[in-house]
Amino acid sequence: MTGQRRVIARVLSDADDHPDVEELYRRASALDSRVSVATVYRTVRLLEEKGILERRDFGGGRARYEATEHGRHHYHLIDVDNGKVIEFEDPEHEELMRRVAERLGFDFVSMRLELFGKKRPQTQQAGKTAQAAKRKGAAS
Amino acid sequence: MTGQRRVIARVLSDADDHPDVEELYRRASALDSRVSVATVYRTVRLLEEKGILERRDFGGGRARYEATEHGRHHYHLIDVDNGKVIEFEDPEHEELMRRVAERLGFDFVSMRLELFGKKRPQTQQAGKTAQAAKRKGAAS
DNA sequence: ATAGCTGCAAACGCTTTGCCTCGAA
DNA sequence: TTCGAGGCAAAGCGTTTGCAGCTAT
Repeated sequence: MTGQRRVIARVLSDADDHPDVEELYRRASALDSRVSVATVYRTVRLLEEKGILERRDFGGGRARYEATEHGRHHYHLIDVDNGKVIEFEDPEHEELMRRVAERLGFDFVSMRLELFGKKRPQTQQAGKTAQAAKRKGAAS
Repeated sequence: MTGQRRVIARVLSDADDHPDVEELYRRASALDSRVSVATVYRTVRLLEEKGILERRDFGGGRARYEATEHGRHHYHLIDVDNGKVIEFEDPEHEELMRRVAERLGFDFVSMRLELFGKKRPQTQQAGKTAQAAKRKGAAS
C-alpha cells in the first residue's frame, strides 16, 4: 500500500458526509500534494468493489461516496435549495419494498430511495438532525 | 412545428416503455431518416420542460423517458438480469415519505424510488404484470 | 420575410484508460 | 529486482451547443 492510497483511505474514513471525487481530491491534496485525480478515481472504485465504500447518485451528474454501514440502513433527504444531505432511517421501508418485489414475482436485490425537500421556515423545532447538517459546508 | 419534431413526439407517445435517447433516435429514424440525435435531445428536453415528459435515471448513465402520468404515480422495479422495467403502484408510499420529510423539518418536494430485483424462478404465478413486461425487447 | 428549427461537428463534464515511470516489498 | 501503483494526458461517453442553412408560417 502506497502513501497516496493511504491518504485517500484516511480522507474517506474521516468523512462523515457524502463527498464527490472532486472534493475527495481536494481534501487528499491538502494532506499530500502528490495525489492525482486519477488515483482518487481508481482508489474509490477499488474500495467500492471491496464493499468498503458505496457510490451514491443524488443527481447532478457526479457520484458521491460514503462508507458502507454494516447493519442499519439509512436513506437520504436532499435539500433542494443547497444540496445538503440529511440521513434518515426508516426500518419498515425495506421490508415494505421486499414485499412489493415479491408480489411482482421478484426477489428483492436492492433499492434506491431519495427524498427531496425544502427546509420548512416557520417552525424552527427541526431538531439536531438539521443542526448537525448545518455545520458542514455546502452539499454534505 | 416541423416534421422531425412531429415524428419524435409520435414515437414518444406511442412508447409504452422507457426508451433512452439512442432508442428514441432509432425509432424516429425508422419513420423519418432526416432526424438527428441533436434534435431528439432538444425535443426531449423541450417536452420535459413543458411537463409532457419525465426524465428517469435508472442507473447505467443514460437518461430514459416516459410520458407524464396525470393522476396516480407509479414506481419502477428494474430486473437486474436484463434491465427490463416493471411499473408498480404504492399509493401509501408518498404519504409515508411526506411524513418523513415533515418529521425532519422539511416540506416534501419530490422523491425517487427504484427497486432492483431478480425474477423469482420457482413459482410461475407472477401474473400479468410480468407477462406484459416480457413482451418487449430488452430494457423496456 | 423572419423567427425558429435542424444538422453537423465541436465542446463539455465526469470518468476511465494507455503508457511509461516510480516506488513498495 | 519485480510487479503493482501513480501521474499525465488522451480518450470515452452521454449530452449540450455554436453556427450556418433551411422551413414553416
